[in-house]
Amino acid sequence: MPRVSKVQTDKNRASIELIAARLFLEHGIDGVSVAELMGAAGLTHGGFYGHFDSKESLAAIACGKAFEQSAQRRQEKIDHTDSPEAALSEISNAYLRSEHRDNPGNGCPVLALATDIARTAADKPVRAIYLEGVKQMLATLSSLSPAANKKTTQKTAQTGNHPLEPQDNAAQQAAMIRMAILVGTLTLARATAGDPLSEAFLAAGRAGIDQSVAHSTE
Amino acid sequence: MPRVSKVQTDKNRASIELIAARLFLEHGIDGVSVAELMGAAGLTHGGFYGHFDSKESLAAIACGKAFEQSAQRRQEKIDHTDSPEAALSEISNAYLRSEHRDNPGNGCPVLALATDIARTAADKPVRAIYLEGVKQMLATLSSLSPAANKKTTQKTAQTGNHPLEPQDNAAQQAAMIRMAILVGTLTLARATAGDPLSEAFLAAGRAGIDQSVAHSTE
DNA sequence: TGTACATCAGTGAACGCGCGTTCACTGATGTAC
DNA sequence: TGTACATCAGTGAACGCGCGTTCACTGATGTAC
Repeated sequence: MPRVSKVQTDKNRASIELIAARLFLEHGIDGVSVAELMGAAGLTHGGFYGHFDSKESLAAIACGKAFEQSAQRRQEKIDHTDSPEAALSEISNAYLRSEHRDNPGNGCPVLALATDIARTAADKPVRAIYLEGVKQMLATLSSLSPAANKKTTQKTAQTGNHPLEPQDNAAQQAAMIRMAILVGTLTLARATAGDPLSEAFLAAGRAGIDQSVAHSTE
Repeated sequence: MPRVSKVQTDKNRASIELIAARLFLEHGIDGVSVAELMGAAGLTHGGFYGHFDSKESLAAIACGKAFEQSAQRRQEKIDHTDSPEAALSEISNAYLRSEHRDNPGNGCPVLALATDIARTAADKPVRAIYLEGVKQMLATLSSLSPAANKKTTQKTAQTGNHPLEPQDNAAQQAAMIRMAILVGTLTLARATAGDPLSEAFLAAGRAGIDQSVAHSTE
């Protein structure tokens, strides 16, 4: 049953990318073979190279897809809430939940791919895409920082001479600390899953975010 | 030049374990082959199975070795300082340094192996050893918690009826938040290494630990 | 202490296996008339 | 609109390679006398 319609071909390609994004987050890029990937998409391995130059090339594309989905989920939470504080709280609570811990495939790519990326050569395309994803998540957390909201409002009224004002630095630093708590907590919760410690890490992480917000607004 | 003295045999075995600990932290367990490992120890791959049952078996042993070394480094910092606060500060600052970021092989195994362990089946021996390592690091951070120091002193005078008093929970939670900041920050710093963001994460992480300590002592 | 021999740590070729990738082939799709 | 044919998405066997593991072999070590 070879030669498939143009529409089906595009669907197949999109399906491979989506499945790759999920499987790469779950098992790491090296943890998934091309044959597994294609099998999960209902195809055989030989057709892979009609769609992609190499597995490495797909890795970069799938990584980008994972970041897109992740950013979209964050944006939905921002849209569904009526204040930056509520959005930050919803994003953090969803992040530090056992559902997220147990479903890396539909979870945060910043976390799931971090160690793999750290072990990847600096010139690989996937690294640049990953870095962009980190910056995007950081920008979102930064924009939701209580400290930032108080001050960037008045800043937009100023003439924007410097690209990075001190208050932006403060907001960015607060966002970085929160991002570290999110990533660190879920990393530890995943690595200790099955032990009571895992739930305790999630609870502590949520408390840590709350403390961080309290620290910003006091 | 086969058959080597008993003393040399033991040295070789210890050398393989030490080199495995370093290489597994650097490249992950699946990222190092038995041949590479043995080559780095100045031996050929065939001799491996005279020392170990399997690569998986060595992984558990080497993981334990890595945790031993890590705990020892922490203990040295505690011994060299004259207060729990100073020890916590020294441990955190050493953790969130670019030297640690750039040398995973001699660094924290909790962080370096976290994602690999999360992807490992629950019944593998290496998981239990990892969990023990996490608990040990957490216990140390807990014992250095400013909140804990104030209160456990008076607790030792009490009759220890409950194994976990509320103040212990508070100290443990504070330690978990700090551990998440340490692990999360360095994870992000490693994954963004080469970009200015990486140093910014390290600086933010140090600030986050300081804030966390301030929050405990206020 | 010196000699004869058994032991066994390390060697390197070989194993089966799964990997990423290639390629001749197939037959439905899409196009030219 | 209907027919003839070129295109090309997907198939599955095959490739070279490196992996973890095995094993017959070697020769210095360690032991028994």
